[in-house]
Amino acid sequence: MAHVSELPCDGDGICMACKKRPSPEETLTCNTCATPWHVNCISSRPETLADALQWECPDCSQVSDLLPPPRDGDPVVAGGSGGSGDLIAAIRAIESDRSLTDREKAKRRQELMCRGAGPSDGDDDANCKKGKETIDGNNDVLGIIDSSFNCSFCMQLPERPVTTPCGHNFCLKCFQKWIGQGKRTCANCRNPIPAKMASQPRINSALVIAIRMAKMTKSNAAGGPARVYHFVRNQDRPDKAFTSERAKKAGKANASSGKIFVTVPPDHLGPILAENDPERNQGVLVGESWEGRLECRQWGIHLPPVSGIAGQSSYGAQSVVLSGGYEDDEDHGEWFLYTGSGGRDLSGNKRTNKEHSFDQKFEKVNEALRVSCRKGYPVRVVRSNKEKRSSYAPEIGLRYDGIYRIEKCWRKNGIQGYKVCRYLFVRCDNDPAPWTSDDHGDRPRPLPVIKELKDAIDMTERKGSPSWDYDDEKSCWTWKKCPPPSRKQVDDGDSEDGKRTRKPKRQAKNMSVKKKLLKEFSCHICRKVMSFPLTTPCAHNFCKACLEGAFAGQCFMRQRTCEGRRTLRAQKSIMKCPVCSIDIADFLQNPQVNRELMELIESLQGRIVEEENVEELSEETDGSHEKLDEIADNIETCDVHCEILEEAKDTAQIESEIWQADKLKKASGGKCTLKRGGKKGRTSPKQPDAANVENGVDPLEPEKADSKEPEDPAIESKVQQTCKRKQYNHGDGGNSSTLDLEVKTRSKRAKMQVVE
DNA sequence: GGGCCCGCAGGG
DNA sequence: CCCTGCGGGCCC
Repeated sequence: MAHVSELPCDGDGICMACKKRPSPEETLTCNTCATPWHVNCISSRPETLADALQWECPDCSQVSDLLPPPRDGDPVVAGGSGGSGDLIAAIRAIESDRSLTDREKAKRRQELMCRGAGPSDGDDDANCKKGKETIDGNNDVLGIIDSSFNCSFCMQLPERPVTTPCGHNFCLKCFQKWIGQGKRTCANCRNPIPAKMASQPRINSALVIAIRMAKMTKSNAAGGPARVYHFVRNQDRPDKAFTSERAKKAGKANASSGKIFVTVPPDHLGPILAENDPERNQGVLVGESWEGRLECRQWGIHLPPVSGIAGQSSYGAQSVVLSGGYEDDEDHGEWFLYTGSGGRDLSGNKRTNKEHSFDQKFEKVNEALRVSCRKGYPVRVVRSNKEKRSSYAPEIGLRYDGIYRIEKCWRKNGIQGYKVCRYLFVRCDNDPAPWTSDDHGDRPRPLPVIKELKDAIDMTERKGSPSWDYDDEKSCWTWKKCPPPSRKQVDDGDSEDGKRTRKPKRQAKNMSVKKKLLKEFSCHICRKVMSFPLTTPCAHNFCKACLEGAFAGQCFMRQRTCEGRRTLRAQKSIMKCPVCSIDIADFLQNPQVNRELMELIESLQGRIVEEENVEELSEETDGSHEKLDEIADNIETCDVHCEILEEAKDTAQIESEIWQADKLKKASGGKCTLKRGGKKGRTSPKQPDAANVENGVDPLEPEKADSKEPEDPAIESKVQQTCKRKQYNHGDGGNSSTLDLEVKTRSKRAKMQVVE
């Protein structure tokens, strides 16, 4: 990703990086996209003249870097979502090949799109397209795509394109109309259309992206880098799901989840933004796809490994997956009808069951969806390839399709005769859907006409304005009302007994200061800056407490018997690296803190604090407590901030204030802050929570202790002291850190005893 | 391809 | 602590 920040020359030949106009000798032209680049401003320069002639710009090389190599046994289908970037690059390559005539180019492109998808009518087809191409004859990619890939019915660029096995493209609607007329041959070449294609046409996502790319290339005539990587699969994940000792089956059938990469709490509503993505700093983008549910979970988009709905009945729903699990579902892309969960007999150790045997009710996750409907909360939507009836489902894996809102919900008699909960989801995302070639996101649209509403019972419609709505001034979808305060911590890493800590925590309001530290020195378990770092033989880093906690004690897990009762059985400790699953049992016998790493982290933290301190004080003439408090917040872990706030009586009000303050701060470019009302300190100091300490998340525990002081002057002086002292270096015998270490050890022992 | 099985995660 | 669940491997 080193190339992301590199920029080419603009349409006037000015380098967008250094703003100078490079001479022809200093200009390097990309072999794929023909974009000029200033040779002095690129990081990887070709060494020889031959290299220079074959040189690929960062944008083009990134496309191929980011895309996964084709897997063995994968059919090469034009619609395969995996190869879309390759396709674009290939189209560009054909386009830039000056040795080819227009007709030869057309033929190659056609071959490219039909590759592996059945017999092609080759020359006939080229002949058929030839007329159009000579007319357009222009050299931009849009021109090429326009002439080669038009829908044969409407003669326009196909909207929601579907591609027949004979390699012809049509709009989904045109194709469905044709099929609806009873036709079973290609409207273009009269080759037969397979029954499966006729009944279940799938949108050719590769072509969608190619068209959108082409449009971007055209609109970016100035040479700006195209945002290809927006639509690629997230493939360079450093961490994977792992099979525990307990699981009998290999693979992901009964696997444990790998780490969560994003820093949002599990009940986070709405999109996952760049600020919560320390791995890549880009957020989770519409169109990203994953192999399975566990990978999807790791990017925070949809957490439950089996359930299709993530939500809490007293809070709202975070996300849903369309997997075709309920036959009443109806998918129209920008809107769909979703069926609630339940109504099925899961006795006998089943996880799913196609047959309904009782009515669904608005309870549990069904109620969570209804809450989101009433409030107008954003719901993340994932489509799975398991949904066989929808044209909008991906060919493989799962794909994040963006934010939807539930406009109405009701109950109806389902296909199987039992009542089911129904939800009308309508898309409202700032990015275009993966099937549209639009270059903009959704605009508010009228609700579709739903036939089944006439028989609906228990109808719920939103009263009042939605929390997530379109802002006309900013021309985007955004929170128009304060989102509900999260009731969970950002990362509830496992505590020692393998059970999850339930202490409600909230996300830090400002992660930016710690971003670099987090990126470089975060623990793979708690995902926070490491305290007492351990480096495993496989070179992965963890907080000492986190790693030891992950392996301590025995865990008794319940298992369902065939009769539906539970039995208890012991879980062996898992002695594998949580990141790479290499056996680290020996290392765990006597793990040693990585001193060098610890000192590095500490010095970096100290520097950040000092810089921040100077900067903030110079900006703020009165040097108010709020400022110092904020500095402390920034260097503390999220937990502390949450605890302080939770002490306050009116959490909702504080949430609202923080939200407004953040908004204000953002709007004013970080210069302006809103003073928080209510109590900031704890009224009565509490003992640190054992599980919390065990999580070992906090290299800055002295600050944590300090910040619990009730009086503001105390906070001020102590924070200042803290900033200068870097007292958490327990090597220098600082009292506070010694104390913390003792507390840690003590509570750890206590915990171990409890477990035993 | 259908059915069985079952570890995991999380709601309540 | 019990219950639920739009997964996924494997056997037939």
